[in-house]
Amino acid sequence: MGDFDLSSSFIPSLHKPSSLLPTARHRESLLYLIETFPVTIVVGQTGSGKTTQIPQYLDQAGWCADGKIIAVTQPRRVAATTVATRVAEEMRCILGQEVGYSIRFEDLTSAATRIKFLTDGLLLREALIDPLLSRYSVIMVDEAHERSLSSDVLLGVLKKIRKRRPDLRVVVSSATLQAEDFLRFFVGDSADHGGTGSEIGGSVGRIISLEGRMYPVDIHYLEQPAEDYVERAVKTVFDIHSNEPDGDILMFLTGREEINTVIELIADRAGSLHAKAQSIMPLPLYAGLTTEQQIYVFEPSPENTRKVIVATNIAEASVTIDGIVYVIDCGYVKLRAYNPTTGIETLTATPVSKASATQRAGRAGRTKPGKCYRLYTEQAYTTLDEATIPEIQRSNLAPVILQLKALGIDNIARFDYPTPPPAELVIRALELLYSLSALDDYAKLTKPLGMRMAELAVEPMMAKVLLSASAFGCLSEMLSIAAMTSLQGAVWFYHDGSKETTESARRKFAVEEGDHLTLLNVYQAFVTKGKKEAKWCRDNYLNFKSMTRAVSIRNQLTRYLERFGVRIDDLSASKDVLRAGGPDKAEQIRRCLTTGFFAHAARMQPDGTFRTVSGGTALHAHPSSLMFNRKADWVVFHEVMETGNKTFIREVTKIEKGWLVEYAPDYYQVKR
DNA sequence: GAGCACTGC
Repeated sequence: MGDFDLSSSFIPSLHKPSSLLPTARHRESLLYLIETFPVTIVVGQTGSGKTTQIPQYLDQAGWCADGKIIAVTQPRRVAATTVATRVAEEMRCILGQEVGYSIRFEDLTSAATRIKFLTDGLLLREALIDPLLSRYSVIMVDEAHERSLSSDVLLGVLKKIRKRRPDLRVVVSSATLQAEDFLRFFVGDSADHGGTGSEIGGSVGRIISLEGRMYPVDIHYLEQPAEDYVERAVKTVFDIHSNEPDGDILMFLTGREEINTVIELIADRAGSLHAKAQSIMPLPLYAGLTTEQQIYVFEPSPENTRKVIVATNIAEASVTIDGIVYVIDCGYVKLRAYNPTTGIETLTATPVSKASATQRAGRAGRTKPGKCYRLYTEQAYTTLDEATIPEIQRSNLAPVILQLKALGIDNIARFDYPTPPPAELVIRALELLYSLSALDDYAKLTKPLGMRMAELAVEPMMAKVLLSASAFGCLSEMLSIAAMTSLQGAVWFYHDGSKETTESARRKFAVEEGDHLTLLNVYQAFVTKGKKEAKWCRDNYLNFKSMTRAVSIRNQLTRYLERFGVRIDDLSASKDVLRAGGPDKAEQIRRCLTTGFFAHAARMQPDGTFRTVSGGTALHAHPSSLMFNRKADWVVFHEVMETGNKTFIREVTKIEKGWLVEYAPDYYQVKR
């Protein structure tokens, strides 16, 4: 490894008896701070035990008296369930009793629950029913440094609630870098500013640091920039393999295509390894794989074999793999961003932030001292941003604004976010919500339409469609379509080398009018012919986990609509649902889609690409779409996304031009 | 003729 420049940094380890965890030494100070100040920022590295221990200390200290609950939010569903299980074990109680969790589709809590783990998105939903979150004495927002859309909004809402609930205690867990920012956020412009000067927190809050437990990780940089990091990554694998002791390798790349390339290259070159040498086993890991395809990375390496896990950013925080000693970091990540001028989302490979690079390196030091090879120079490292731009500054904010309005926060411009989004994003969101009639001329939430749209767990355009559907007599169908589009493309799975079979499997479900009706067909087949079985899915190249999820989503949406008093027409008895309601059922569905997706209308050009009414860039039907190689005139689409140099539309359905003016007269008069 | 990083309600 001669061409790597060696410098070191120490990143602290995991799974120790709880009495030995660093948090235990800080128990009294933690409890004192939380008792004394409304806001406590906890800087706790991996292995500090903050997530599992702090709620137990709080419970023991009496924060659950009078039936109050301690809430701990997590950014991901798995985190909420696994941490709750662990704490229930430590407290020797049955999960769902004193300790429980609540995530979408699963509520394992009871009247006895004192400590509740939940996703941050779900706690925000609870605020719709209980605006002051009055059931909770303490709310701990874990992993706030990840800056997810919902944790940022939650922090803003908690800051507001705090003013009306002096008894509420907020605990924010953060990485070092952002701790002061979070504290300043809670202090800023606050009624009880005050304080003694030197402390930023004043009377509002304090920061407490808990050391983590990890092994040191040596960081190695390239001396010269790599011309091709894919090639360089493969070389590094073999350098490690021939020169370094046992231990598995985790490699960070940006996406599926790159991962497959690297896996092939490693497999090719592994053939020329010494016959007696330890063998090498490359394994892919990215979200698009099915559960069965993912489990291999978690199994211990076979005898005399070194695993090389080639992963996307999924391995940075969402998924933890034991036995990793070496990390190879390409220095890039694919990030989504929303352009408020064009309304187009981009997905682009971007240099990682320093915080991200540190997190990736830390994956090497969980079980013993490790090494991290960065495929860039130390000079390049110094130019990286400190932290990734928060989602709230690069997302379509229509769902966020709708949610805030539903929480009674009318003055969107003055809402206090941890970092405010650009005004253009807010304006674009307000315009869209107005065009969908979710907001009135005074930007007030309309009732019941806007309020119901906020309550439905689908994006505003689809929410509008669902709420129009019974008038078109296609509510049952639209519920299935909404559930299927919520899967965001994860309907089919892709198997290398079997493209043709995948295509022919898909063709079986194809419906001339477009992708939405095709998705409906798939859903119907899964619940009838397929009997909701995994085997049927495999035979048809469908992702079983996704299909099961679609059933749950559909059930949940159905319950919401029933609560709104909308009658669900039952068509479950008919075999051919599309034609069951008469020959124009498909047309009703397409008309209904237009009532929500009129702003996503486009017309096919002679060259086969699409243009919106306002012109703009050429839109290509995504290769996964039925419209990829078919003729069409006017269409509506679910989503538009730019990847590489092309802009793709996904989930495309044929409509009539006249419907646009019929269902969105204001929108289309202005445009022409 | 060619493909979606990752979460969440």
